[in-house]
Amino acid sequence: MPSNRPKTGSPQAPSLAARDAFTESPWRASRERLRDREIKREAVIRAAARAFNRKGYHNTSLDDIAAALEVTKPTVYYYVSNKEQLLFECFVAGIEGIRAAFREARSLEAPARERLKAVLRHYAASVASEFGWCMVRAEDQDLSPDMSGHIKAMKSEIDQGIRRLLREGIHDGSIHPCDPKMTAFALAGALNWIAHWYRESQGMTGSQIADAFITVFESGLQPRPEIPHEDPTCRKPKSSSSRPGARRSARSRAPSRR
Amino acid sequence: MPSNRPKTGSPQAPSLAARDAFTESPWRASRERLRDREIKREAVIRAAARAFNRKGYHNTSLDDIAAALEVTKPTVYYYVSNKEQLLFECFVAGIEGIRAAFREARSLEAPARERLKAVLRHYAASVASEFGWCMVRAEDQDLSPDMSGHIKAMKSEIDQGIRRLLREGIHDGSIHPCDPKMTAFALAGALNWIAHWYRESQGMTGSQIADAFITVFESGLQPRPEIPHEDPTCRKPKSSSSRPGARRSARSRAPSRR
DNA sequence: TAGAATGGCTACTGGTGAGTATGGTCCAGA
DNA sequence: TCTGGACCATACTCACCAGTAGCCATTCTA
Repeated sequence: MPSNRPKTGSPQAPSLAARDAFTESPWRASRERLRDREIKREAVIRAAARAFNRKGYHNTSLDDIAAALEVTKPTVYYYVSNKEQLLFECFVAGIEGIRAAFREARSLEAPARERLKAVLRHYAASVASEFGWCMVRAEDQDLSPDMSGHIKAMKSEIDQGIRRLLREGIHDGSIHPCDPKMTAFALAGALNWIAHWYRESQGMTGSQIADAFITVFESGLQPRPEIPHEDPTCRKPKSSSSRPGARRSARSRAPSRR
Repeated sequence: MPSNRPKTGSPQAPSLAARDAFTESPWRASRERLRDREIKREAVIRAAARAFNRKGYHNTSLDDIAAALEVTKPTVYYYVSNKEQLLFECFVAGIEGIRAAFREARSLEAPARERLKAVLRHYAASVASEFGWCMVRAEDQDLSPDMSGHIKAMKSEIDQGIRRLLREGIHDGSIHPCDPKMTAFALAGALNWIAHWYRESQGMTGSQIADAFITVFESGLQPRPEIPHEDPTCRKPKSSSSRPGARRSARSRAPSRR
């Protein structure tokens, strides 16, 4: 039903997640002529994402979303067919970033662990984005079986992608042998959970969090014997903004128990 | 506002999580005389937990819960002051298992990593319990500021407990040096996420999942030298980037909790 | 300038569900 | 047998909110 209308902008959905910080309501400007239906539609979806993020899906009414955009509810319905679709679109906007990460990683010439790390970095950034909440916390029960099915399929695609990278890494020797299924669950869980605690204010960006998590997941809790030499090939840029607790000089390293 | 009601049973919450598999509605038996208010109250809470787990908080009406118990809504209100309190009690029932795990671990004579593992095992079991959903997915926005505050405090207590174990482990050499905060986030995230995918039917118990996760977290993704094949790829940079806050003796501030 | 799109608003409907008023029943103790 | 209290049901109220009907305003097009 939608999108049978003269597109002035790009015909492709212009990566809602990518475009950033268009926080102003375009209706104001619209008074001065800026009628781009697609832009407005995106603004609706982004406003919904923010509201869901702040108050939860069920505690957000379409009146709230409309008010945030300084319009009325029927206007929102002019761009979107119902509330459920709104949630769905937010979800898709969020997950699209992750899917793109996989496509990108696929073209990378590097050991699987490096490709996995690249994916995880994008993953964390997506979860920390304004669509993170919707992507992670949208409940099956709030969606029609149809849309719920779509979402499950996309989630499964991501899951399988991680497992595949793990298997490849085990195979090419860049990843310690492990159970790909459970490892993927652990990785995805840790990353998804970011949506529960992350608030932009706190100063860490999504990829900084990702780097911290990657460190955790790479070295593991069990003490490692000293590492002989450094291999500069996989040194990350490491923005000098020192993360809290990058590394502590561990003294009195008792050789691993057990 | 809540809990201004004649308590006939024990005043303390009697570990709802512990008692198990009392799936039958006690009202039937009540026909034959079994008026134990506390038991019925627990049944209400457990029924709520199951319903929330299956349909989500907002998609569950008190009529649903009442129907599951074969009573009517006012009966539910006889035992519980409102829907929010129900959610809160479910949460508490879930988290109580984890708090108990910490108490237990504290008395253990073992390196911190072992104590941490013991906690994580209980943690996973709790998240996989019927109260897992409530514990993990209860949204702040669905609760009054008062109850939300309580919940945050309890969550923070768990978080701090994990961090402390990590610090102790780093100090006693049983845990590889890491950033306790981010590591705790990663651990908790992976475990909490269990509530999103776990279904009892799938054959794994909570502690089996925990063991699988522990393996993942212990060894890490990076190949370990002990492993047959030589690690051909990148080692982690391990730049000795000095943090501003240098090192703080983990022991100096003794665990002076409570 | 007329008429068609297009975009938006006011003012509604209908359903749902939290919470309650009220009253009946059963039981224990006097 | 009476009385009070514990327990539970019927049958409501009330508020909120998703979604819609229908009308008005502005802009585009011929």
